[in-house]
Amino acid sequence: MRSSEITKAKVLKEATALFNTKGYKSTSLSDITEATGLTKGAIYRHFESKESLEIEAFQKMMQAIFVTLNERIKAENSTKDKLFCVLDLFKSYVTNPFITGGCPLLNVAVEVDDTNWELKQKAQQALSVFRDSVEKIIINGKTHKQVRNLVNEKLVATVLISTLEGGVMMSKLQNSNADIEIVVNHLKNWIVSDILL
Amino acid sequence: MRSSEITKAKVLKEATALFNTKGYKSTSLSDITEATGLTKGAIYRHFESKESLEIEAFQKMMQAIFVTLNERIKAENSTKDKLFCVLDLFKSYVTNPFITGGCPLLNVAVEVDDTNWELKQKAQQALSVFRDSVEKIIINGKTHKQVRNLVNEKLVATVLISTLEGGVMMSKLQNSNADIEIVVNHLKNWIVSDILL
DNA sequence: CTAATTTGATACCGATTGGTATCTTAAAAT
DNA sequence: ATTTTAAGATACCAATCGGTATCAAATTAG
Repeated sequence: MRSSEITKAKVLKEATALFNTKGYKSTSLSDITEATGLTKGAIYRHFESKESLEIEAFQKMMQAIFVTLNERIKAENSTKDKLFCVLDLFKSYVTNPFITGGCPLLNVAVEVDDTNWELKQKAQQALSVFRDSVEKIIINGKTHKQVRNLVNEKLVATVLISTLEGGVMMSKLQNSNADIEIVVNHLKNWIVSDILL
Repeated sequence: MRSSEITKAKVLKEATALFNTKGYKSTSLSDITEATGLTKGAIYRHFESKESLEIEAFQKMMQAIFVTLNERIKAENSTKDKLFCVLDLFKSYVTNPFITGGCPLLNVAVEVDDTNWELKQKAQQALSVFRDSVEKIIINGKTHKQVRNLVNEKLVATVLISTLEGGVMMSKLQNSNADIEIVVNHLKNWIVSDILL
């Protein structure tokens, strides 16, 4: 790793944490220089604007999540365990925050408006990718006779994601695991009794 | 209504719309002076700081929602219709935005961190009030033999709220009613088949 | 109708915002 | 080892931030 890549990675790492906790607009460049020990000159050598840093940071977080999630999904063989992976990932946003500040997708989706066009687009894409991967689990489950044929994969993905995101929001607001755990438990029961064969 | 109250109400109205669409931190005082046609001097005559304006604006929105919701709940007599009121309220965040920018509770819950202590506290209270009113519907439903005795009202409230909030977030991100409608539909089916007697 | 009070506009404040031009220094390439 | 290239620090920029002191006009009270 070249020394310039080290500093870029450091900026990205600290900016990521700040954006996901304080918010993107609310994080200033001096917050980032303070956290990294670098100067603005150093940061603008690697990122052409704050906006592009925001986008790179968000993309980095989402990619890390998708890579981890895909690994875990692949490691399981039953539809049930694959779906439970997704639920446990969301639980870990609160209980074991491998990323500080909750779900990056939720945070960006709520913060962004139509003036942040590019970031909003990236968030839309991330939601799409996420939704597709859940749907894929259901579809594969059908072909392997583990999921009821009547089950609508689009509905399942939408309900799962919305419930989990809402659960993260509630738990983060209350500084407590209670809500996300209730929600995950309920979804597990739902999957077992209404989705799986 | 005294003339000073008119201007205060105007500030609150415009600030409310801006906060709920652009975000609280991202809305500047000049955004508000521009929207109201007033000056900073006029605004600071009625609000001691931007922070207190933020809090008053949030409180105003939440109170308006709770008043409307309680009216609608009271107007229905069955548990089913009372619960459906809640669902339809969330659907209207997207389909018929009586308040621009989605759910104020979701927006504040996600934007706020531990540095906005007072606003966060207000959001926590609002969530509590909201949760209680859903639980109350369930409990009343039990005493009127309309809800199964085994039903856990805390679980129902948590799952309902989290799913709806997540649905609002998804629909807002996608600029489409699709997700919130899927979610509301699913919750209605769930209520009918698993909650009600 | 007049006097007291309140309201809102003007003009300012220091601090901070994102961003850049410049220059020294450190790392790569030859 | 020397040259070339790239990285990062410094010092600056205009614009904007939230906030305030002051004063004239408008409203209210008597």
